[in-house]
Amino acid sequence: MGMRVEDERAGPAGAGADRRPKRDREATERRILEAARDLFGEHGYDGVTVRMIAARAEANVALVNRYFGSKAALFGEVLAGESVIRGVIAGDPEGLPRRLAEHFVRQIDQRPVTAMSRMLDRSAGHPEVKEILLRYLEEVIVQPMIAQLEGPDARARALLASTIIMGGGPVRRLFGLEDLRAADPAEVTDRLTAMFTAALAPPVRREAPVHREAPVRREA
Amino acid sequence: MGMRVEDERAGPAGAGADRRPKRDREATERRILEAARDLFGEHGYDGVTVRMIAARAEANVALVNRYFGSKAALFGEVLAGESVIRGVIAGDPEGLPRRLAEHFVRQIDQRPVTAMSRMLDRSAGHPEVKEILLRYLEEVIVQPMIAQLEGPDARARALLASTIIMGGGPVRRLFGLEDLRAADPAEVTDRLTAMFTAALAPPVRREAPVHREAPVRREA
DNA sequence: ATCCTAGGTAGACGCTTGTTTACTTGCAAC
DNA sequence: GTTGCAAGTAAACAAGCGTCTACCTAGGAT
Repeated sequence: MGMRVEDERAGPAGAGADRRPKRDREATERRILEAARDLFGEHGYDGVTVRMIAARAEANVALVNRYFGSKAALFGEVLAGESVIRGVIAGDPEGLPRRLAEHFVRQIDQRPVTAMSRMLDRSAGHPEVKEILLRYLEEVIVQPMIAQLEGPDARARALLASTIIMGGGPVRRLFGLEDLRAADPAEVTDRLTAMFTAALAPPVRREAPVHREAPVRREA
Repeated sequence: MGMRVEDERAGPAGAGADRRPKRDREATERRILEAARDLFGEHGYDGVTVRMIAARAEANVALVNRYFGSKAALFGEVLAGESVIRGVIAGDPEGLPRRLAEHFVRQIDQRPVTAMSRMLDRSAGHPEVKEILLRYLEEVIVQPMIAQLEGPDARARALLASTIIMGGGPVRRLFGLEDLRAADPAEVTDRLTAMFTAALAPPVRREAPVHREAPVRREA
């Protein structure tokens, strides 16, 4: 709703060099894209209508399709702009589980969750959208992860870690953030680090039928 | 499709005691409920129309609303009947992580995944449905888990484990099952056990700033 | 002052959704 | 056989969807 941050068309005493016209296609496209990012992030693909996007962007409904071709294409455009987790995965492989955990906790702490995390689950209705989504996840999450993993079954391990990442959205949306916020953040980060480590770490050489039950913690 | 298992109306040599009439409300209700279970499980709430349900149940569209009141109410009815994971959570607390892991892997191995897991994510559109879903998850998954947990932040720990459970649906649906099936099932089960353990186990007493990085495995 | 182009608009298109209403029909009791 | 009632049907309802076409209009170039 009102008072957009980027609403900075040159004031009455504008410098004149790059003053913005009243009818500014570029600005309108940007407003639509931002509205789409926010709404898709909050409600997923099916939960958002082009009319909602247009209303939020204070633009006409027809412009959504005119500028971006279709709702699905706009969704793909939004997805392409979301790349927070890229930087999280990149870095030294040893610290990857902890970086993922901290990213997870960071999303708990800030109210307006990054659009991506909520976008993942409720958006696989139409096969066209599913394809867009799959390609994105493959490029941005799974493949970069695999690149950091040594040992066999790298892809399966990356998918297990993705399970944690993608499960966060539904849990947050359904159960709210309060319960997770109530717990000690350092505790939660440690737990998540252990969870990601368990998913990603190279396998042990299982020479003997070693007892691997509950490797993290003993009973209280 | 065709050849339903329960299609056992008494044959021509029926015992006569409980022979089924051609017009059998009970049987029709059951067919609708089963069709709804299958379809909701496959496509989520928004991905299913009452016409799809009626077609699959070989019943009239109006009967869905007549017998169950509304699509949302039917969804709740389906949810109430799904209780596979109930038995998985119940049992001795120590084995809980492994039971959850084995349940997870079992779902990978069998093609027709239990309806629940695929139902969770794409079904939180309408607030009414969200409420139904939340109540179910609370009663069937979170609360039974908390009942088994000792120590502080039991709810946060249960939510972390739920994250893994709920993340499985989107991952399977988007990436397919092949990659996870390709890996050694025992390996995957061990990993998942460790993941669930990390989420659920009681916290360590952190007297000193102990170095808890990567507690599961050392480098290869 | 006029023209022209691109930005923006209103409204309708065809379709699908969940739901309801009026109707027909099978079947058992009398 | 006739009647009554519940099971089942067909069709329409209003609302919402994504998309598209025809139409205005602001504002720089001429």
